[in-house]
Amino acid sequence: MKVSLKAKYAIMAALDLASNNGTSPVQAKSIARRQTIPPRFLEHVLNAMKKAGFVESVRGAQGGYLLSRPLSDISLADLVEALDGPLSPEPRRSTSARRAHGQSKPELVLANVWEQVRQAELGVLSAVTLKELAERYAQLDREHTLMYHI
Amino acid sequence: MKVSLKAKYAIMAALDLASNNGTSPVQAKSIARRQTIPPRFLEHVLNAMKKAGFVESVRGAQGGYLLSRPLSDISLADLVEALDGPLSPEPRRSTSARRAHGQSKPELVLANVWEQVRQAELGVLSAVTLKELAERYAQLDREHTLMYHI
DNA sequence: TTTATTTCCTATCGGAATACTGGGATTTAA
DNA sequence: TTAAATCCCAGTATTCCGATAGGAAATAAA
Repeated sequence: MKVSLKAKYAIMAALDLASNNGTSPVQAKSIARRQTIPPRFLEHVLNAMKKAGFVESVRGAQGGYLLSRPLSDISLADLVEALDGPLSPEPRRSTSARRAHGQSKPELVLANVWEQVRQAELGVLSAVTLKELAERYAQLDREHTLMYHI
Repeated sequence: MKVSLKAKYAIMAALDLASNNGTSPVQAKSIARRQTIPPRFLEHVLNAMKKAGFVESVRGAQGGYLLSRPLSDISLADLVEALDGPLSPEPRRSTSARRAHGQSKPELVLANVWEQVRQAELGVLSAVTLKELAERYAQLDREHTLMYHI
């Protein structure tokens, strides 16, 4: 499964927005700084996220971005599919149509397997919401803090 | 999961070798003809398969390739990982900025998820052996024959 | 021994996708 | 009015992938 950096940036940006959550919009630049993402590139990512309905934007000075949905409503599958496109879309035709159009028999048998793989990936990614990720993130912070106390 | 054509060709070639199984080596050219694979490209695929230990080759006139393991010993995971490289364990090359400071916390949390995805993919691909594929393939043939009898 | 056939090795190429970078127009708070 | 932001359009660099090419090496058959 190849997840693009773009999608990963999107997830990181969403988590960043979550931790600075609520009232005032967060500037792309500050997200980029904290998450170490190329600032100009992050603009594209946030734009894509906006078009997909994950964030809202406020233009002008003191503008920025806000999450437009609760964290628990956004799964990794949502984000990855929105940013990278559908998960390995194998062209599906009916059996008879495939034979008629000359798809070879090995390909026919394999299509089944690729679909299974796709479902497996989707299963994992759909099961993880941003909320859960944020909690794991916070947990990491606690562990980190603990380390310095020891 | 992006499975390369190269890997798909490898699977098709292996199934082809299996159906012409046993005694005499099978020429790359004839596999290419039957499976509709660009002949020169198939050479590379078979070479990779040889280096990975799936097939043996016989050079010179009347030479060709032979499967070097029983079908039931080769899983799709074996083939795909041999031809496409390991299943996405690669922590994508970081930018120089990121390299200096190690992985950020979101990346750390996400690594966990990508590993889950990898395991899910591996689960599906490891469960399917070439033998099973060949059987499904043969089953398709029977259904196909049946269609003409009706 | 010669010849035809076949694998093996190395190199390259074109297209597509990915990851960025840049210029400037537009919006808006201060 | 100005500075700070998003937005829009465009271009660049690099990498990967599928495919092609030329010729060297091996070997069976003639």
